[in-house]
Amino acid sequence: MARMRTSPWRKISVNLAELCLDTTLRCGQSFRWKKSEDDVWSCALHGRILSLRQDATHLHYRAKFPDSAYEPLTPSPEQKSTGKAFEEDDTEALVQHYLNLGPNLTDLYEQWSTADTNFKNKAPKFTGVRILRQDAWEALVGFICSSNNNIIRISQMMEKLCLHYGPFIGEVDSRRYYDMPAPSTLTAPGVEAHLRQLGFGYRAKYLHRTAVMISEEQESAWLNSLRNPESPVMGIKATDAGEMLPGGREGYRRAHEELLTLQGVGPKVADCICLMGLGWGEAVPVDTHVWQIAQRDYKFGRGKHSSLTKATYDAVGDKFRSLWGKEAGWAHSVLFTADLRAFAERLSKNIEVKEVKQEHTETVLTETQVKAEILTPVRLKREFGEEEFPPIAVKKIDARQIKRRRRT
DNA sequence: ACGAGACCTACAAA
DNA sequence: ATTTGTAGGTCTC
Repeated sequence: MARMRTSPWRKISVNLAELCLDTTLRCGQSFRWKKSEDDVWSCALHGRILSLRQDATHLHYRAKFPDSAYEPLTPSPEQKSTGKAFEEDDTEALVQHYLNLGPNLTDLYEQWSTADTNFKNKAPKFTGVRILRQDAWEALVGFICSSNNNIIRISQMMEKLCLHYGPFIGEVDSRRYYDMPAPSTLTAPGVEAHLRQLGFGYRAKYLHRTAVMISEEQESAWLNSLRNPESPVMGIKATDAGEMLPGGREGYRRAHEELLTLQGVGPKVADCICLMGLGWGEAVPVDTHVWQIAQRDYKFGRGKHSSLTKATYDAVGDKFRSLWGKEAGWAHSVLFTADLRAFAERLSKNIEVKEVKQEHTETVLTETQVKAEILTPVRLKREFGEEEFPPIAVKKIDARQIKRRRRT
């Protein structure tokens, strides 16, 4: 067992409106964070295991480094006297950078609420949802895996990928942490078959082919050239990204277009990478959830935009950019999170659940019918263990369904 | 342009 | 105990 060096817990003053770790790390933008019983989130990042914990007033963080990360260097006398080794120096910077703590989220929520009553109604139960600044390559891999998939399995796939191809970083709470493998690690001919064997399905080919393409362009240099220059990687100075247009800034549009050349990357995945991996705040990924939201709350789904074609996809993005502005993708993420099954409990609190008979007619659902369908007890039921069943919903559920649950 | 199918798999629900 | 539906889409006709 390699010797590791663990830094003491340190803290940054952050309130829950600026960052809600529990929501942000579970809402499907990152797939590698693991939570332990004591509400500590951990992930292998930048050659260390970064651990995060939050209370009402502070974000607490610490890093655990493998031996090899510091052994070749000698701590300075000052570092020795303060007990602060050199490698911790950039951990706060890493936390600030990764969690994207720069923008004032409280102000942004205020701005979006003023512009949009629907946002104003939905957002209060989903405060502190912040877009992370993930590594572009990690975002690319994660979102290629996301197609026709769910968050649980995407996370399992990322875990397997790191376990089999990534570097071992260390152990925390008897869990082993592996970092993301570099693109060149996935370029060997046998990788596709192996990934299939590991359960990646048809995405195995996409990952292999994408890894080859990225690798040919000097690892991730090409990918990082597509970044928003106002949101550079650590250590690079920010420069202006140009003026905002209805379809997004020039650089965003170019990044999106270029990403489409990769296998397994369509418009939605490209937008996820733009938003979460490349720092383009105006990118609005339109997936099934967002399409439902656009139909239910923003009058899409009829006439010209009755189905989610390429033209409709762009129109939805344009609509949200005109409504929410330059950080439309951030606002989109709040509503997206509100729509996730994993967070359904927050919606059920003050909601009257109505019985709805599911009629499968050809007619388009009215707005009220669509709403009611989403709040049907059958759908809510999946979200809760029996003990935390919302009283209102449980009253409406057929007793037979509960019996059946117990048997298995 | 637009619409239909096929595509891997794990996991819950019936 | 099996079968079916589904989950933050993309590619190919």
